[in-house]
Amino acid sequence: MSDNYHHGNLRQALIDAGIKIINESGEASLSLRRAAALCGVSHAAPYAHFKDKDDLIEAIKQSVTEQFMKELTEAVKNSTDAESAIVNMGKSYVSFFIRKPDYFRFLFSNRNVTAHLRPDKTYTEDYPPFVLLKETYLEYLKEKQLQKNEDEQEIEILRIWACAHGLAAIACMSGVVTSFDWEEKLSGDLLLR
Amino acid sequence: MSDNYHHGNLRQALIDAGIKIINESGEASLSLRRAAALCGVSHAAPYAHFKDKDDLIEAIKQSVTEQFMKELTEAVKNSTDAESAIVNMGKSYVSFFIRKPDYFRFLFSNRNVTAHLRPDKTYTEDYPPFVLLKETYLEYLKEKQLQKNEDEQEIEILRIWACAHGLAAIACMSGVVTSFDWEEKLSGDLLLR
DNA sequence: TATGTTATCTTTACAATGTCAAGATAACGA
DNA sequence: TCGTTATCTTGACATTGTAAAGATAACATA
Repeated sequence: MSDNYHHGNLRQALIDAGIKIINESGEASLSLRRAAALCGVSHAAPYAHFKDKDDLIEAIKQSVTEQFMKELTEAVKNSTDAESAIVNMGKSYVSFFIRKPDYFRFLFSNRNVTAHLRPDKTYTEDYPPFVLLKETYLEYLKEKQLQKNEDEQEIEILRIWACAHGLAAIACMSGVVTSFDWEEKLSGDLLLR
Repeated sequence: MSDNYHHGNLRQALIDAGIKIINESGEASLSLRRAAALCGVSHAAPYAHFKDKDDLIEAIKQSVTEQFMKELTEAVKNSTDAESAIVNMGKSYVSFFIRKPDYFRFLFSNRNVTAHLRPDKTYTEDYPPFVLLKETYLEYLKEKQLQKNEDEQEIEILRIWACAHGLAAIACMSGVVTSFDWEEKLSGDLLLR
């Protein structure tokens, strides 16, 4: 490949640039032109790889979600039993976003989605982190030999999920992110009763 | 007042216009110029009342939060005891944002806050809805004659809050907002154990 | 009442951005 | 080797936030 034309892998480079911008200056300053500049290409080059800005944002979201999912999976794998796996997953959930509060705002801001038009996959049944929690929870029921009907299961899963997400939200959006020992709180019976 | 100059109460009109835009087309299409146009003034007129766009957004947030707070207070007032007040508050919390999902995205998107620079008051100790929950919770402890140390109290309040907020998030951001009976779920022991 | 002050609004201008169109360049297959 | 196609550049335009300068009206004060 030459030096000017054909960057090599501009698509991935733009995603990485976008992530870098978000980490350094927040989503507000994420622009197609800045990402392009960071990659050393002209301002319209991204349009060869992304339909529009939202399309790039969607790709970045997917990439960040993969990072996120990796940590959650790791947390489950490093647990000895399903019960602690759930707690550890919750810890990882909050911990991930405490370390990267800009990711939280970015992932869950939905700045571009009018919702009526295009609800993204976040939170729905196919959302990988949610699937992981469901599997782990069923494993937990089996381990403890607990019998629950589907309605009870759904409520419990929702409660755990909402709790973890809500705590992450509080942690990320409040000014007290660092002055609060989330790890300790989560190791209590905050998630699982 | 004349017909062209001196709108009368442009500041409030701009806030109302902003809310209208958010409700009709989402936060993405909220612009100073559009709000100004809706008020029938020139595009730079808002600068007599707001420092910049963020300043208007902050004012809108405050206005929406007041609406929100009103419903929460109402829910508490209409309850016979503190325990049901907590549950009803949670119901109202989720219900409010299910009816106005754009408000949820708007209030908690933090599109403009770099967090390091200016964490807004949301979620902090002075946040009125949070204060209301704390008061109600203490009332609940008194009613039930329960003894809990401050740490236990904090955890429980956080759990309730996170749960309500997390459920609202799930409800607002997923595509299944309407196909799920949140009211019923919340009346179960989702919030209070 | 007259006048100076100030708040409010308009006009003009500029930079940043998203996006499109037309063209240039290079990779690649036939 | 040559045509096709993906990739990238250049140029242009509309939208937006925002600043500067000036116009207008409300208002206080003498």
